[in-house]
Amino acid sequence: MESIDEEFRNYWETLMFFQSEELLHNGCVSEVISRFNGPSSPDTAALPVASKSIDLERNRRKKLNERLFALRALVPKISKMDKASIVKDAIDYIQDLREQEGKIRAEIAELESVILKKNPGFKFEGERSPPAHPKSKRESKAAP
Amino acid sequence: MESIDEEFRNYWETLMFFQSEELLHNGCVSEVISRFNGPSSPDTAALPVASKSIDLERNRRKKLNERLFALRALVPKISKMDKASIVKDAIDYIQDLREQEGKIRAEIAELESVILKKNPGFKFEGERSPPAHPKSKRESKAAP
DNA sequence: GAGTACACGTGAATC
DNA sequence: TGATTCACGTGTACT
Repeated sequence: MESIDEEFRNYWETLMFFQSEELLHNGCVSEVISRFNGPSSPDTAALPVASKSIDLERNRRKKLNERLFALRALVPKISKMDKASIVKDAIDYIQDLREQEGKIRAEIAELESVILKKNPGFKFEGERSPPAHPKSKRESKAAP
Repeated sequence: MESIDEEFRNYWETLMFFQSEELLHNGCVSEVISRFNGPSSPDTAALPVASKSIDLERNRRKKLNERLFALRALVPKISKMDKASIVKDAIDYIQDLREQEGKIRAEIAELESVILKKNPGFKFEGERSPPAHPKSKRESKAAP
């Protein structure tokens, strides 16, 4: 219960943080184009071709930040709100999780051996959890 | 053995990737300053004052990328080399790890109950692993 | 050749 | 103050 609460707190803290950083700059919409490009065709409604790339890039940045803050929300014990620190904390957290998993697994093996010693041929319930990486919910089109 | 190998492969893949992105632009050293600022003092060895901020910012970017690629090296099953995807994969991975931890813990409880049923008063070895977040190796100076 | 992802330098904001 | 972090728009490279 407690950890869930804390998680949520972290979530909103980060959200507010990033919002206050992002929306401060945007102010209003990006309809205002800084410069029109070339005297190409005055016929085609003065289409702002440059703003396409701008919005695209702006979107890329936004997405990365969202992901970053989502990551941040998952990690307890955050040192700073800094982007780099967020990633670093995530790294530390993953390492801790792994370490713990190893320990826990050893514990299980221990317990099982105890049981087996007392009851040879004991049948355990489910399959043991898979060894390396849990599950692959997405398929990777990884480059060759 | 296999997972370690794969981890390392991931590591170097990412390293090469980021290097080919970064060092391509830098080319040579940043000793070449794009513009000198003001005719301030021809006496003081033509010190490039503007390059200070530039190098600083460049460093910030580099640090974030290094962290990002370190994170990437930790995560198996990468979908894309994209920065945003790296973070997303890390998120998924953390969630999987947690999920697994829960399952494993339940398993332990199960095994223990089995043992205790057969041997009331059985004494287990070490302490059970801590409940929420493993350890706090760093102290947080978190902003108010 | 449009689409995608990136590094870059700069000005602003926060402490 | 100055240090630090950020978002921004632009140019470049790879597909």
